[in-house]
Amino acid sequence: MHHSQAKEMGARWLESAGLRPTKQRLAIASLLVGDGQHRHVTAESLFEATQAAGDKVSLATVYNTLRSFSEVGFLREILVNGTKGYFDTNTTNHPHFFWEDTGQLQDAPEEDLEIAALPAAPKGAEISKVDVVIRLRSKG
Amino acid sequence: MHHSQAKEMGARWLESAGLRPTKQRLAIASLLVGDGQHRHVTAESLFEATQAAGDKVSLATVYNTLRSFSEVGFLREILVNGTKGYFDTNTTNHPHFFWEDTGQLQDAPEEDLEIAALPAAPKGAEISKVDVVIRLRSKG
DNA sequence: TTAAGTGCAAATTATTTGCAGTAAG
DNA sequence: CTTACTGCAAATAATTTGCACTTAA
Repeated sequence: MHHSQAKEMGARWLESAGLRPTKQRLAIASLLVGDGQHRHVTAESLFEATQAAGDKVSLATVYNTLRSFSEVGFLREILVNGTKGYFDTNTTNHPHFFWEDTGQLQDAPEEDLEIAALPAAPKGAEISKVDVVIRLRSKG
Repeated sequence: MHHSQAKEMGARWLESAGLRPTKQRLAIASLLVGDGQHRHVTAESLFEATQAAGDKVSLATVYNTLRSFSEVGFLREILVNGTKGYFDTNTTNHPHFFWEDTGQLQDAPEEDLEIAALPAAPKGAEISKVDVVIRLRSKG
């Protein structure tokens, strides 16, 4: 079900989201979900990946694309540190590990998190999402 | 137990943390915990508060002070949006509501959150803290 | 052929830093 | 006296934006 994203994620997928399947977007999309794996990227890391792949995409377009993809629900922004924006190809509510020293972000095993009770949204509001970030520091 | 902070939070408290009790820090400390209430502030909102109170504190010093206070464990930084840093006078692990439209941050009732199971830290690491942010969007 | 997308460079926003002056121990 | 702190202004970092050019429909 999530694997299908990798296949859908071509011209067709982009069109269905109202986005033109440009060369740049297709290149980025393939880097993000080309192999069906989930990824955590920053604008900078993704930009470097495009360069390593030999794709010509400007940093500005990487930023624009990350934003567009997030707006149409293809990516989810994770807020772990005030300075850099991280984006996750897994858009479901799931916990993250964040290594405070290296700045690395990774999924935490979702099945090990059990929220037995959650504060209800105040009236007039609804929950848009719940972020659980487990911050780690190296031991020893 | 938390109320006592307000009283402690004077020259004595600052000294015990290795910080000189300067006029600026005392002014900021009193704005933060002067009445024993917990607060969520940004550098900007705190700076405005000092001005409203008639205290002469520069914005740079507000930033420096927020950082020092966080380092000695008097404040806790909460990461809710990529652009602005929020600081909480309540330094315990507790959930937050974040209003996506207004950017307001507030405590969620801690007793309504029950984490029955939490992913264990990978080996070589230990959990420094767990952030739970419940993002809200206005309904209607 | 026209509306959307790209890319550069300049602008913005939040924050940090260098350093000369000021104040606390 | 000596070292930490303050405040300005300049520097930095991440991201956004204006606008001329290009590309997809």
